[in-house]
Amino acid sequence: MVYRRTQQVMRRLAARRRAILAAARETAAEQGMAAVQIAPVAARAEIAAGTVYRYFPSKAELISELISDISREQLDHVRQAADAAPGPLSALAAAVTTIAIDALSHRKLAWGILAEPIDVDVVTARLDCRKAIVAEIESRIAAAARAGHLPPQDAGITAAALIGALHEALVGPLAPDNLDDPAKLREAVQTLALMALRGVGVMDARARGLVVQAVPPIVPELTPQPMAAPVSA
Amino acid sequence: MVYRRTQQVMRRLAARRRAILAAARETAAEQGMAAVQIAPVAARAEIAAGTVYRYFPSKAELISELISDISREQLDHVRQAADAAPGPLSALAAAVTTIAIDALSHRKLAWGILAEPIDVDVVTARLDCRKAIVAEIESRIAAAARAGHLPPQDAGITAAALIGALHEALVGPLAPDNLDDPAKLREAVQTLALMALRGVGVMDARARGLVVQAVPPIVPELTPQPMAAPVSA
DNA sequence: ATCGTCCCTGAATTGTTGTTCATTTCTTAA
DNA sequence: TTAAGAAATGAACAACAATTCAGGGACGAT
Repeated sequence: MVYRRTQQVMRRLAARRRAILAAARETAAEQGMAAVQIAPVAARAEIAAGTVYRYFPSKAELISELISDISREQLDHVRQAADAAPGPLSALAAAVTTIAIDALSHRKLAWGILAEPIDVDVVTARLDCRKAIVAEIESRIAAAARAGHLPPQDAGITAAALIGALHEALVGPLAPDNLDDPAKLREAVQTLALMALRGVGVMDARARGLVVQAVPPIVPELTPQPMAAPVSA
Repeated sequence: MVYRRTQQVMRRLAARRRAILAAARETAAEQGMAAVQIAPVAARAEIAAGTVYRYFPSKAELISELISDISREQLDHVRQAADAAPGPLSALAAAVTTIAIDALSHRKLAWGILAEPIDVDVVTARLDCRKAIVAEIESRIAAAARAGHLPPQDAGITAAALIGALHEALVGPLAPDNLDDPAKLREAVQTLALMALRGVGVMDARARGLVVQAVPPIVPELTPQPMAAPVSA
């Protein structure tokens, strides 16, 4: 054989793969999941449409991997915030506010990943994504309940409900229209976090304290990317 | 002119229109919104595909009308249940449990109307549907707050969150898998209703009482159609 | 009965996207 | 420099579903 993949080529191939995923992510963030089509993504990555198929077997695989990536990043973020909290209840509060702020920071992306009309072949990826975040919340609720900070409950159901509440109120089509204003935004996050904690059984006064503690005083890095940075080739 | 639409013809036309909507509804209930395509619906209504276009200008219009119909019925149902309650808080509890039970009674339909991947031209109808139900809950929350039964709050946000919680936990892809068992089902509804009431600020003990009162002791007519009966031609 | 009008039919058309593949362009080792 | 193999290209293809329309049938008035 007179040809072998050299290191440089492999690097270039890997970079191109990342570029495709990045192009897909940018497209989704700007125009929604429906706009993530092979031709536009390829154009954005500055390659031909056919080339995409040298890196991903199908569009569904591409989108699935995109969703998995974003989901993993979000989960890491939530875990990190929760683990840094002093106790189980604070951890739950931190997890809730982190989910809320992440969702608000990338509303279109979050909407695309969670709920936007999408190809049937990616439902699995989306489902895994939801399952993962619900499982995280569920374990936090269960931990707090074990510690005696919450009444006993079916954490699987309440965790799912909690996630649904956050998403519906923040990224759904009926979310308030004034998320640009940081003050309003902060208020919304607080309202929802308070509601979530009350919902799982935290007494009102204590919930208020936890929320005040958990929501960052300002939300500075909203315009940047708390959830994940699109990587450019 | 040698032809005029007689009464009988107009009745037949109207019946056929209803048959198309009914066929669409049945299809959606059985196989999801994605399966609501012109050809299958027409076949079910026992007419040719082209005939559908004599009654509806487009598939989007057909589905929009279907969603509006179902939404209106659901809203009526919820209003009725809430209005029959003795007070504002009971009304809220009744509204919540009614929504939950309706959703469970027609999970596939509810999922299709609320969240399933769907054509972009029907987002308006779906949005109106959500807005309507959220507005209803919002007004109930506001009424209860005005009466001093709930702490002051941004009812718009909490209402949206509440709806999201119910839907995510009951009709979403992560809903528990044992909805066949009426006991489990009842338990799930109670759990969620309790959580919802706590979330908007009802004290735990009182919330429990309201929930027990609001959830019908049995859920007998689940297999029939609490939400709306598909009309056959 | 029959004519004018409307209604129904369903095969063909249209439009949109994901996917393929023959060809071209690059890359490597001899 | 060159030949073998890999990667990239992008126009053509395929699949699917909404929509159209020319022709046939049904209906109402005369």
